[in-house]
Amino acid sequence: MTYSVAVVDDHILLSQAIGGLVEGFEQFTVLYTCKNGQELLDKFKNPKNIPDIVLMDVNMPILNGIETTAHLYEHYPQVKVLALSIEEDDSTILQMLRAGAKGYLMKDVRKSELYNALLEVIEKGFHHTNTVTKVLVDSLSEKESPQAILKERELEFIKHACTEMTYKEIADVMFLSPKTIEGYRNAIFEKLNLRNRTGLVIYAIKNKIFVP
Amino acid sequence: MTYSVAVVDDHILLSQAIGGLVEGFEQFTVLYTCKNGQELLDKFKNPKNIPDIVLMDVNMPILNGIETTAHLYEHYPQVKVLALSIEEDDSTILQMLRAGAKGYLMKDVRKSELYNALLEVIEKGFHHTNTVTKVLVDSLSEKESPQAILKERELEFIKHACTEMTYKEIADVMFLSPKTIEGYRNAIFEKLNLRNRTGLVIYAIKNKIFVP
DNA sequence: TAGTCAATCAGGGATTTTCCCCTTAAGCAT
DNA sequence: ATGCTTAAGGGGAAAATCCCTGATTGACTA
Repeated sequence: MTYSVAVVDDHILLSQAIGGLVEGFEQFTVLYTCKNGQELLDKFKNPKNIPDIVLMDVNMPILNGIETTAHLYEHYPQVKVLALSIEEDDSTILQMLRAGAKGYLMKDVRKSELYNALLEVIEKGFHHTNTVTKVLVDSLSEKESPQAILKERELEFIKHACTEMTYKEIADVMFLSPKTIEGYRNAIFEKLNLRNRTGLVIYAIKNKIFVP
Repeated sequence: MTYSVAVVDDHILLSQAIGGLVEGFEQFTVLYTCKNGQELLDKFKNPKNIPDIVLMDVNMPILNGIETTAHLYEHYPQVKVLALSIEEDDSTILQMLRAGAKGYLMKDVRKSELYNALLEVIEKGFHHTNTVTKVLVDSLSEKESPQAILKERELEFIKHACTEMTYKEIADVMFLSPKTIEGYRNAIFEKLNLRNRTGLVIYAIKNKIFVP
């Protein structure tokens, strides 16, 4: 019995190279490779193109790994998604797992670990490295994910705060009084334990609220 | 005649996968793969380990692609470095080329393009994609690369400015008067055309002066 | 159905930090 | 000497920060 694998990565060379590795594994065969989530979903329209496992990158244009995984989890629950990314920050990993990924591999694993992961996902239904397990454990004790405590309007303000605009200018573009903006800022500083706007900018970038 | 290739990438899976691709090319064979520049230089101590071409990632821990390439260019000029990276910002590409890389491939190229690039580097001594050529042309007309106009102490200040410290606190840790810090800040604002500290933080992150 | 409660928006006033001029002094090189 | 760089400062305006108060609204609740 051989299992089919689809590789999704916007870096064509990498998807081809990884596909090559997978072809080298006896029980696995590469069905096709795609450049992004949208392309993958398009392929799925033909039932012949539904693989057993999807090896999915996280950062992709158009439809990223998290959104794509969530969509697959809902509409094709039999397809097992194994994330494969250079991103190793906790929130990304958690987001992928929440979206329904059966495992998360950093791109610095060895070929043999990829093989094990594929096998385990088929046999046990999941594969979690030590790093991932740690993230999962941490997520239990830790406070709710940072983004969750911020409201929509606050997030909008934060994005503006990551520009050269003064608070007064931000107030203008958000159609609010500068004093209300101050209110947002104070609430955010309090919640996130920040001292000043610089801290807010760094926080926003670290947590991908604002992408420079 | 076959040519030997060394693959340097901190993501083991990728270096193995890319190595697999290269092994598939008739005229080329993989001598070994390394996790970073330091490891590569250690290998070079044995003359048997000096390849014809090095496929080099840019972002690596310990000794990065730019430093490593510069070192090879000085000490082993016969070795041809072909950069292979996901980074596609102009300054990174320029830095690699200045360090002596014979070409710069984005990781989203096709397998066949990698093959062409390897062949061309052997035959013509270089391989430049359209993107890279454009960067080179732009670099002629454009002002000197942003980093170049900033002095060592200014860069140090910028890194501190990307924290929650006030300018007074930065002055303390840099053993300078707050007024001197102001002088730095004004000079930088002038040079980089910035309005305020937030702009500076964003600039620093975009240009990798400060990594969040 | 009025009353409490929480969330949102806004303001007054004080203090600190940032920003922007413009000047000076020491060290160093041509 | 004359310029150049680096470090430092004075003074003032603008922005950001901090603390405290009030008005409006919608929602639940006794």
